[in-house]
Amino acid sequence: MPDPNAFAPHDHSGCTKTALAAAEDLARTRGLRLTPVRRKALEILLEEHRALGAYEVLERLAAAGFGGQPPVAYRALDFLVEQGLAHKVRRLNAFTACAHPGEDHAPAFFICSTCHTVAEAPEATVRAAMDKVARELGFAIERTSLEAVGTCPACDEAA
Amino acid sequence: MPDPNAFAPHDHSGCTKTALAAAEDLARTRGLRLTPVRRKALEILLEEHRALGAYEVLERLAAAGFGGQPPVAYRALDFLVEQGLAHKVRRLNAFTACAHPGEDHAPAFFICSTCHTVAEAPEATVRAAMDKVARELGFAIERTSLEAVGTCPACDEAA
DNA sequence: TAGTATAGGTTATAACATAACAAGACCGAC
DNA sequence: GTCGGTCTTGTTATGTTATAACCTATACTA
Repeated sequence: MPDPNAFAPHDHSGCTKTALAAAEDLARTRGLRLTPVRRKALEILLEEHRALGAYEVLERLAAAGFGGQPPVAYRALDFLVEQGLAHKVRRLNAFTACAHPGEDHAPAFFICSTCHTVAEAPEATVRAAMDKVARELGFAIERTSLEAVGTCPACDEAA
Repeated sequence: MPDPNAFAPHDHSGCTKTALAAAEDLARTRGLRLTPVRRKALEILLEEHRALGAYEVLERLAAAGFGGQPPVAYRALDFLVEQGLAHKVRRLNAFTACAHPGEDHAPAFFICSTCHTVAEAPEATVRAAMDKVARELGFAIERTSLEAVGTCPACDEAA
């Protein structure tokens, strides 16, 4: 099973393990410090396949004994995003753990407006299409946000 | 010249006139009220090809004699977005006038991080690529945000 | 072990957004 | 034309998201 996605049933503890292992790898190879807050923030994001607001993460960090002020959460989240271990979902002003850490990827997000699950799809085709338009405009892309809001298979069936 | 874009030199008063005309058309055909605040908000967005924050629009509305509280701006902007006369750029938490009003379009935005110009490209290909991925996931897309941050031709050349 | 860089904690505040209610404008039915 | 409903604007108040600035602590480096 090469590419589980958030909408399909899957062994979730596997997601978590893979992501944490990737984070530790990264820290080792890039000489970064995966400190307790940062690790805990990643674990919090990994608990569910949805995006959490910074203040939601903050609450849980505080409950785990870390500082309770906004910068605590924002700094940990910024670190994770910079290192590609998490992504910010602009549509939600919220953060989600990266589903394909380590890979060089331009992700696209599919957000279910009913159950709030967020699936990350590794997005070569969409990115290629963006690149093509960019070339026509003479625009040099640095980063993209590709997001869709809609209904996931489970919620669609339920309705 | 079929499709001017924000990055290329163009007759800007043309953009404005077209957009206002389209807005009036819409109001007529859909039986909507393009009230003074709404019209003024659109004019404000049309002044430049960049995205303005709601509070920036608010300031200018207030200066023009309208109410000075946030809901005044948000309501006018919401109206314009609902009617497809403006778009929200999620990456910037800001609003920009629609460059192709009336057309049924899934826009993509190209945001220059140097001069802050925002170009809107009518986006069939990118949307098609998103649809393909969505189909594979069993996901039904309702709305998309397709945005890229980078460098526009002019700023690229300057650097 | 002194010096520098990085990280975490705190206070305070900035920036973005909406809920809830009151007053006025518009519009169709009569 | 005027009554009643609906839509629009305005206001106060508050909620939510994000960052600036400063200080202490930790950790790595020479």
